[in-house]
Amino acid sequence: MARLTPTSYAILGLLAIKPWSTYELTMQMSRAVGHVWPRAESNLYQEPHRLVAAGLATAERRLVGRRQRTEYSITAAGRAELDAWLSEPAAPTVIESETLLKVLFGNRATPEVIVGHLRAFAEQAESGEAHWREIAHDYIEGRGPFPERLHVNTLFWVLLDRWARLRADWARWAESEVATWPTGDGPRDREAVRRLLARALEDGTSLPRSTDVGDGRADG
Amino acid sequence: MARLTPTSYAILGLLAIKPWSTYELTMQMSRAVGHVWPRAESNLYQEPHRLVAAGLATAERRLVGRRQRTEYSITAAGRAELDAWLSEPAAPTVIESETLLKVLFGNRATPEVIVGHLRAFAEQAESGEAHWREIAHDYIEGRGPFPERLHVNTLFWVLLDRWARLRADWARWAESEVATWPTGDGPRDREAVRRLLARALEDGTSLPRSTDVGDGRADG
DNA sequence: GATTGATACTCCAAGTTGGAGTAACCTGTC
DNA sequence: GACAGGTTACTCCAACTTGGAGTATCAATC
Repeated sequence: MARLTPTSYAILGLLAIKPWSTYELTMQMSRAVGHVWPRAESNLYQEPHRLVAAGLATAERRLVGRRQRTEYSITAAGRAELDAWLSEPAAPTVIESETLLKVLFGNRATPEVIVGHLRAFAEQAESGEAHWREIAHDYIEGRGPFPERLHVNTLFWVLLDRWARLRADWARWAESEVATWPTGDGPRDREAVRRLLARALEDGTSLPRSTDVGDGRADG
Repeated sequence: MARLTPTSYAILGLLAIKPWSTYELTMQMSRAVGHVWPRAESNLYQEPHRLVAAGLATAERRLVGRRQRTEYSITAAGRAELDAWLSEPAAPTVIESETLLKVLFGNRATPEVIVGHLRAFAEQAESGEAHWREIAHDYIEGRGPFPERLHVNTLFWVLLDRWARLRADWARWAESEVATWPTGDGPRDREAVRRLLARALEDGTSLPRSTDVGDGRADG
């Protein structure tokens, strides 16, 4: 019996809400949980098998016409396991971003290419934002499933909403920055970039103004 | 010859700056690149082998005393491959967060447990922020390696810095929210949470004020 | 001369991906 | 009543990745 992974607990957590078929579990994952614990569909289909093998869930097979449908339910042992995991320390939160990787090596690319990546990044963030808004709106109007989960979901949505906005705002700011870069291999104004960076790290709440706005300050 | 992964390009991008030993590559990854493309050390040791097999890098073995040290350099084919990759579309940016997973299922845990997770989350974000500040400070003062990379690094640091602040601020806000939750299984004021959520999604720049601050509004 | 930390790797079982493949059900349209 | 297109319900597998364990040597400090 293999040890449990966070993926196991993600599924177990969903099963603690109500029994689901594997297909429903994949849908639930793409609705919310998957935004902080993204896993491939094939993996989500395997996980309930492991939970059943470990005695943390049970499988009930039914027939819908000639097609089978397996519904998984959590067991008492499963709930105990989930609750124990909840109070253990969590692994660090990480980002995985091919876009940021390309920005980091973007000194080898043309400004147009970088701008293309930044726009796609912003669009992805905005469609994520729209996704939360839609789900959250149902709850605001008193609809939406599992109202007993509203308080924890709200904490979750607020973070993901702010993260989506941060990405969109940053991408727009970065685009305006890239626009100030000299084309080709011309020399850059490193002094201006340094000032920008200094301002960015002092300034707390919003993104720094672009290098080309205002006249910077008399650098001491 | 297996196909290249983003990890291959991350290493290739570093090799495009200068030749490194594998150990130095792992150090560079933990310094910056690894914050947006986190990979296990063992994987970082394997990747240069694949690059050499694909003709994208060369390995030069030297001896330091009796210990060998392999330094990898990018080839012309490697640079071409890297540049081609840079203009291809990037995969979506994702978050992986065990903490958020625990918050989502936190309705099963005690407020104390959740607060513990939120504090650890804030601390992790703050130490990340300190890390950027330290690196960026060198550049602001005109020190720091590879000054020709300053412009792309600045875009990168600004996003990671804002993300770190967002996490720390959110965690503090969330902690104050959790403090308003009734202990045990007492009934929750769902109306208040709904108002909070509505405000959170309207309000743009900062985190919403807590439910217990002010008296909410006369809900229409 | 011993300890500690940095440098320099290898190995492997098990978790995970992502795409391909299969098939039945359901709804609406012509 | 047939067909299309979308939804539900899975399996399979090669290749990628993890994370911990293991093995050394080098360099600086006490």
